[in-house]
Amino acid sequence: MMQESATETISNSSMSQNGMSTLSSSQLEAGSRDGRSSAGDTSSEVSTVELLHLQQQQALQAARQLLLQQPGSGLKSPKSQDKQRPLQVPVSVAMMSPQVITPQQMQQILQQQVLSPQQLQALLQQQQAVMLQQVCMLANKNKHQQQQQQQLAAQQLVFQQQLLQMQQLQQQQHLLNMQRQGLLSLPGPAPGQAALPGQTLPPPGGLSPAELQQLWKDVTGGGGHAIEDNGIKHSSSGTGTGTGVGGGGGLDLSTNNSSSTTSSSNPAKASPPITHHSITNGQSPALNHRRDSLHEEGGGTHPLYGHGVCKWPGCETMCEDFGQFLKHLNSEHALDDRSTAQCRVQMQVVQQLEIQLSKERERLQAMMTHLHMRPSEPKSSPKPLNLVSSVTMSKNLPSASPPNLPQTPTTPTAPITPMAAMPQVPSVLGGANVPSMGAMRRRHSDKYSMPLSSEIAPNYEFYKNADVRPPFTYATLIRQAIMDSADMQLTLNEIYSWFTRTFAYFRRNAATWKNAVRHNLSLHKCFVRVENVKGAVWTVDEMEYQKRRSQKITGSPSLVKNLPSSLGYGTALNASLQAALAETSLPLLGTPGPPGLLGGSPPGLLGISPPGTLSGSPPIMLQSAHEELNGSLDHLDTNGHSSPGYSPPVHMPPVHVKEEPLNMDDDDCPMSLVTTANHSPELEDDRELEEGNLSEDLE
DNA sequence: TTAAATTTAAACAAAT
DNA sequence: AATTTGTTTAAATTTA
Repeated sequence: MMQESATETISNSSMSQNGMSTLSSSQLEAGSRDGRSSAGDTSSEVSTVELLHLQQQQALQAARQLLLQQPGSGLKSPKSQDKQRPLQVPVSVAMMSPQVITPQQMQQILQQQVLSPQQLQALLQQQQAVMLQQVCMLANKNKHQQQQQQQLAAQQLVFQQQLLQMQQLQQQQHLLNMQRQGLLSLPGPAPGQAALPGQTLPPPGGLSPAELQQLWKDVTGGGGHAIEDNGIKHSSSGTGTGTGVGGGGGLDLSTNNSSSTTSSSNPAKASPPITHHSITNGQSPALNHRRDSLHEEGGGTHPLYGHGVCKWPGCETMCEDFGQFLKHLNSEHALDDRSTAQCRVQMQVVQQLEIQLSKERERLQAMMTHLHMRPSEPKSSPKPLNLVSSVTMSKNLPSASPPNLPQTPTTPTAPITPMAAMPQVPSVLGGANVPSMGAMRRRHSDKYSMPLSSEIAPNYEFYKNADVRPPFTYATLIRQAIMDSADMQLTLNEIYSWFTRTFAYFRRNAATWKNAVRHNLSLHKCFVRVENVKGAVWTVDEMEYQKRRSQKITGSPSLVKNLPSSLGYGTALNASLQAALAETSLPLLGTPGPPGLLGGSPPGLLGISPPGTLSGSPPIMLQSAHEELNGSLDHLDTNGHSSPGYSPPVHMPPVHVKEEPLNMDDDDCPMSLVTTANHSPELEDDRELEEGNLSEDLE
């Protein structure tokens, strides 16, 4: 246990930097491995998916790179890190395993962003600085700045296009998801189809999908690596001009630059394949190859140059050759206010995409796990997950773990499916895993997400099968367990059962977590023991529970506000973006922050939601709204008689949820295997007592 | 840096 | 007598 914590330890202050470095070094392995595992399976059909992935990753990487670039000085990573890995390889590694952006990383990034707007700003500024540096370098090479011809208006337009692209991306993702679901599950008029219109859906801008994609590429390309670029190049429908960037004089600037800040990066770059090869368990060669080749090609390219066109956002100037491009770059995109502003915007775009991606990934992950692992096949399902987890978890549970563990690499269920997405699965796992080690609560846990259930719900299947520690505190989980029960009360043993049934993670080290459960039950006032004929059951004193929570939350009133406000999000975002355009300052940041907080799961401020879909209310919003509803409903449900007028204190936290028929399902189904002890026939009706208590409490 | 939360571990007592 | 349940205390970590 200690160990884990150590690895995680990140000084708060330097979080942004350390966090990143940490991630890259420690988790890349797992991540890359994961990524590969599934990637290989990709079938022809998935190719499109891959494409998308690549693109996304491009964006992500760009973001990541930027993040990594921060104060090189900040690189000092936690002790544990140092020991475990040589580190310093962040950038290169990152490049090497484009596929895999560990969800964890994402989360961290998100967290950072979410955490403090200030940090964010600082970050942005830093990034900006870096980008500017790049610009400067180029400029210096040739001449001095020249006149700025382009107008902001144009830039804005471009940016908007980018936005649209983002939306497009989202739509596509959705589409894919839907398709998958459709394929796997049932045809019929799935709800998703409504959203499908994405295809036909002509973005407001009226750009063709192809165009959008191109634009998108451009956007991402701007911040991305050469590597990625190539990847896209490759996959991209090669719009006309030969991709032939002919390896001009190695302008690795892109990579170099980015890494420039981190001095160590260069060396790392030299030995790319090796590392990641070794890392990967040889899952999908395809991707690897691709990557490798990309690396090689990287020589003469520039992230901002592709298809004979300058990819600077908003600039599509044709450049015959690389030299020309460089000239153009120096002259048109010299260091000036405009470029700076564009950089900022780009950064924001990337960030948002990043967040969105993480969100989508998570969702996909959940979907996949649901669809594939579902079959309640006792073993098959858990394995894959385990592996991943084992990698990280092992640290965690040194003692007891041995049994189930691992063994893993081999079959990682990779078999699971041909999904191109697979990489995500692991990644997600990694995400959940790694971060949570020592103290599970960490990230959002209950603090931000009121309705835990809603948090779990989406990943329900995931946690059920993945040996990943849920990011919730014991108290939260216990409460959830009790809330899920029909009578709002459970015996200790039933609680245990719920844990094992609901989380694969708790199928191990029983002694440890059971002790913790008991400890929590006794410790927290919110858990009330009610004597029963047969024994005793535990109930939740919602008041107490909320009290605690509210205390924390009240600390930052914003949280409370956020929920409601979130409704206006969809538009808000656009507005903010526009503002950004206008101001190019940091308005956007404002928006991202809150949302993250809001939903615990960084639902993503990317509420950009597919225009096509609903009333434009982003899924996220829906979610939050949904949650709220659930909460309120719950309230009612729980107390049949409930209190109409009773308005619980202030934020009447959406009490909780019962919403999950899912849970019910679980009970019925599969997990029985694991459960075993589940059905304790306690038919007693002592609930009356309970209800009495509850009602009182609730008031 | 401090304080509050959480997680783990462990000792013990009471109830089964 | 062996477990299971509950309570407590304490230490280590994380987060604010």
